Amino acid sequence: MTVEQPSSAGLRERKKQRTRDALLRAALELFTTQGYERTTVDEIADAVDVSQRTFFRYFASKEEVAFAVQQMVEGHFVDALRQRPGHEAPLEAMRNAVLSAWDTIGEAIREVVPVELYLRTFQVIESTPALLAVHLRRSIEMEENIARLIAEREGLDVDADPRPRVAVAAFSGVMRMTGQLWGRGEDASLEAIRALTEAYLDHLGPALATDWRGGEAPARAPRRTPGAHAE
Amino acid sequence: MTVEQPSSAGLRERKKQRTRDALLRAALELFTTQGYERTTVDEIADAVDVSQRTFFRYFASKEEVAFAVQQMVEGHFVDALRQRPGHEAPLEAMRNAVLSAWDTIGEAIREVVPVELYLRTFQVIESTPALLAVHLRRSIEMEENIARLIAEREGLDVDADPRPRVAVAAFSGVMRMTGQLWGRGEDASLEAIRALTEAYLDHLGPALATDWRGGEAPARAPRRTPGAHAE
DNA sequence: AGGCTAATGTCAGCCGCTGACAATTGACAA
DNA sequence: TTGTCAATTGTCAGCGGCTGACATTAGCCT
Repeated sequence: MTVEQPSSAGLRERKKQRTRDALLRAALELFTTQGYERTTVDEIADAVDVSQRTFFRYFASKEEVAFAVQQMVEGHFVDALRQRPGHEAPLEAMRNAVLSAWDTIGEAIREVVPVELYLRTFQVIESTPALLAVHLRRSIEMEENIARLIAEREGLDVDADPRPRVAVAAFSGVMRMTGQLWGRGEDASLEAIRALTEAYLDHLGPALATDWRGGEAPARAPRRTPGAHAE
Repeated sequence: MTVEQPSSAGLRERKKQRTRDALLRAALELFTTQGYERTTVDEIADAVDVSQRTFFRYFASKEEVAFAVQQMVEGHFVDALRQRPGHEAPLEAMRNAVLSAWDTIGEAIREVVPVELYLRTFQVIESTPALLAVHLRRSIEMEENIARLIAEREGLDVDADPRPRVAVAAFSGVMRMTGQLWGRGEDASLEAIRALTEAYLDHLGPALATDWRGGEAPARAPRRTPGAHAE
């Protein structure tokens, strides 16, 4: 008899999981080496030795596979936000949620693909027009969810009070910007994006002041690797 | 002999212009009646009685034709911003630019397509995932341009001082939000979106205050047609 | 072992899009 | 006017993403 302990379920289930993982990895590997556009679905399928049709049974589109990991990461942020203590102000809570999420997200990614592969994929997303477009749409879908979450925390009605949506919109705008800058920079590490995030979020308040000429110059933003990453 | 006065240039040029206009209108008409996805490029070409290949010689993609008018509108905003007096603070200048642009944009649109057709197209864009994605990407491309413009106004270096990009990001976030809400609402008029814009921009400052519970409740946001549109 | 069902492969076909080449049609000069 | 040149268009073939339909394979369960 077989003493195999089904690590999660039946053989069928495990096989499916392995196929999905293999497709995901092969896709990201090809995307990051040849580029997204220059990679055909047939290539991905061939690399895993399944038919093209099978690829589309696991991922609804070529785009979807590119965002599989990203989707997980976003889930982490939402979870982190949900766990912020109620006394924190909206922007404070969002800020803390991102920063704390960046600290624990490495583990979660590693279970699916090498972290370094994910980082490279993110850069591909940011630099491929078609993917960037989808990325942005996904982002605003998340914005809506977060706005509702914030409204709930504050005991407000998202549709009656504009402040939750406005705050989240402003916050997400900054987040996107850091993502972009990070993608363009050279330091493709989790620490780098975390530091970048922290530094730019600190400017959200000051940037909205009416008069920029009166005050003293703000701290210079970190261009790329900010030596020791902010503690 | 023919006394035809070439309204703009040679016959060839006029013919090209007419074909382009016809394709544009036919496309938007079909998009707004059947939906974007359910409209094929062949249908558009057939409606104008040209080959599919010809369509692609005028528009690089099916998406591009959907954004033709939008592109013009964006140009207007940038022009308006360029003309704002230098003493206005960044957010003030952007705010005034949008509002003044909305006032003159009607004319410009009318020269190409019926305004009402443009408005319906905007709603199609906002409600079609594929188009929404592209719309967002185009938006952030414009953000980058505006950030540089603002930085120039203020005599700053976009890459050294984070405030221009941050302010523009926050501003654009709010703008996108109003566009979305407008698309969902029922009043598909230029006045409606102008009023919506004005109302929400007024909340940009207050929304970023740290404590939302201390202060008194803010004015209720206009859900849709806000009666008389703000002067 | 054998039946059941889920997963996969195969095939045909639509749609967006492109390159190549031929046919058409303005533009312009002789 | 006519003929030449160049721009515009049509036609055709083909690639890549994606889907429905149907046959085939392979895990599951009695």
